[in-house]
Amino acid sequence: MKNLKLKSARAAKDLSQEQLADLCNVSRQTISAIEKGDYNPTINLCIAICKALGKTLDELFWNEDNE
Amino acid sequence: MKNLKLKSARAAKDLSQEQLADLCNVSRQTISAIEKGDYNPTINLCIAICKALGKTLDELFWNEDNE
DNA sequence: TCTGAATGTCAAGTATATTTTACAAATTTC
DNA sequence: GAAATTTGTAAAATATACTTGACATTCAGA
Repeated sequence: MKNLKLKSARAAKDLSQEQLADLCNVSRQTISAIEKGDYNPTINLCIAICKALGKTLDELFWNEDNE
Repeated sequence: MKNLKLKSARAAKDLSQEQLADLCNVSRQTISAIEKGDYNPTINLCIAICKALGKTLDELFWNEDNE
């Protein structure tokens, strides 16, 4: 399932996948895969992404479906 | 760094590490390691733990230090 | 005390997250 | 419309999350 919250939060900051990847110290492909979905990143990477985008875990990685 | 939020949330539900592990379909050692800290679980496991304990990601895995 | 349940921890193996390299398609910019 | 940037994707290699099995320690209850 695509992570559209992440994709739009990145767009709101006007960052390319590669720029976000650099901020998080991961490869561009990793960011691409996370946005694409069907991927299972580590919590530390999720936190790094949140910090780079000024969001929290719940805002980017929590689905109402989960509750 | 120890995850005391997780440890106390589990205690509040009166679950052993092994019981929580079963609910999340992981081994007891994995839960133990996460509570102990210096561990980097995947987001899917974090979500499974949150669901089992009735908490959200921010409540169990977000540190104010991160913000 | 003794027993059993819960936890900490370690070593070796397996599964999978992430990287690297690479190419094509789509999008933007001039 | 060509050039540069961004994105999707794939295969092979590497790093690391997670499992299994095992043993020691702690602590509550009989």
